[in-house]
Amino acid sequence: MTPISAPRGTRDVYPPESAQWNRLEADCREVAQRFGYGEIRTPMFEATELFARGVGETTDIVEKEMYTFLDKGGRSMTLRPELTAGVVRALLEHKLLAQGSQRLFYIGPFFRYERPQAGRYRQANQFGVECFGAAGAEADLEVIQIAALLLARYGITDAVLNINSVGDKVCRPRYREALLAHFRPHAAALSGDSQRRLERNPLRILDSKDPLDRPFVESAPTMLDHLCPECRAHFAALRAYLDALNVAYVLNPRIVRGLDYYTRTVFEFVSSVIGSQSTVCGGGRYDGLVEELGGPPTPGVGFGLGIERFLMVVEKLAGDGAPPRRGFQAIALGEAARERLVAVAGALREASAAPTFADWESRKLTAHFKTADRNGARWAVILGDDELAKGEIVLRDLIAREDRRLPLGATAAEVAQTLVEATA
RNA sequence: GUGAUUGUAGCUCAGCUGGUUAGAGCGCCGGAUUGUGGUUCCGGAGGUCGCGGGUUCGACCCCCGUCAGUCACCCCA
Repeated sequence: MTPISAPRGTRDVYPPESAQWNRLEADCREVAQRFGYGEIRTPMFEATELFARGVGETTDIVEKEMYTFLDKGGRSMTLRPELTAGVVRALLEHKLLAQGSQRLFYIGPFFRYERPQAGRYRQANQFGVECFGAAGAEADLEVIQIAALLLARYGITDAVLNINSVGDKVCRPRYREALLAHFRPHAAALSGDSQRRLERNPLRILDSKDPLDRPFVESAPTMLDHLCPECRAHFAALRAYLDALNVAYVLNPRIVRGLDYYTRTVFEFVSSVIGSQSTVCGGGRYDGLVEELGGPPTPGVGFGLGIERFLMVVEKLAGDGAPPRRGFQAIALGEAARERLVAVAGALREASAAPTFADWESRKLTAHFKTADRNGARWAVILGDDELAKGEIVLRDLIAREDRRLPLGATAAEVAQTLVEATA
């Protein structure tokens, strides 16, 4: 019988890698709360209609990447392909916007049916923030700074912030017309992909990598030249704020995000070290989204940061420094000692936050030390017949390579207390 | 979804134009050191050669299919 393997495009995370995940998730929460953001958890699946309306009917995500199924009641459900739509749905369902602006963050998986490659999975995880009810560029700055802080904390200096403005309801349609006017005369010369994009979403032609398109893309009008006065002012304000905070960025008039709901500011943090799936964090402003989903007109801005990609960058950049040694390795030599030490180890685990490792198999001392090294233990707690006879327990400093003999107290709790104090 | 490429021990890989018991390094277990570790030396365990068919006297090697990884496109986190 062939063993069952994880579905295509999914992966398992287990020690020691899972420790990196724990750390990153803790840091995401810590940074988000510095900005006054609270966590929101929404369902992993939602009514299909939510994504069709929220993300956009003609986006690739909705057209071909969703995990959609009928539940037993015949309702069409979809594994969430992104998290923003669900957050907005929850906001409206619980009328949270009636209480004023909302600052929320989330961490969790999302699902897209795509051909996997490095940095692209069918189930991936995202940390994201959403700020609702703040129309000004201050909010754009705020969410960008959250991402920037997180990248800086991990020494990811290689990721560069790209920003652009895609305009709003009034100037984007006009720009679209200008683009059509520019590309249409050359339609026959464009790449096959771009010919298709021409009528559906001409903005997409801008980030085509096909050399056939290059000359026409380079001479194309840019969105920035077509912004209405309000959008222009908003973008200028954001740039001034970024400068004031010393956040480095490059103006990239060709970034076009794949979701329909973006307005005005769009941005991406792009790393050069993880291959072609290079966007570590992407986001922007979505002033029309809440209304689109049946809520009151409400501005919003946020981003999603790919946990897997972030960790890939960290690994590429950092390499692996040995983590500091911590905790105890309990080593029993002989049956009587083991019985006594099992209780001591239990008490140690109640008394100390540091880990207590133990291998209760009968092995030679040498083998136990090798295990201690592998576990990264800081101290070895050794109990054998000799110690038992003398009423002592050995505490070995695994860095200094020195033994200390401590009195073996009457109760396990007492021994644990002695050990904790001796290693404080 | 398109194109290319890879799949041999827990990990990284070798295996000559198909030839008989499939190898190495690292890791793991044990011993040298009958109670003192990260080095060294010695020994051992561990493999449906991704899976399924086919060709052949004979297949890890050739052919077909399938699954999975990787790279690029598409797209995006």
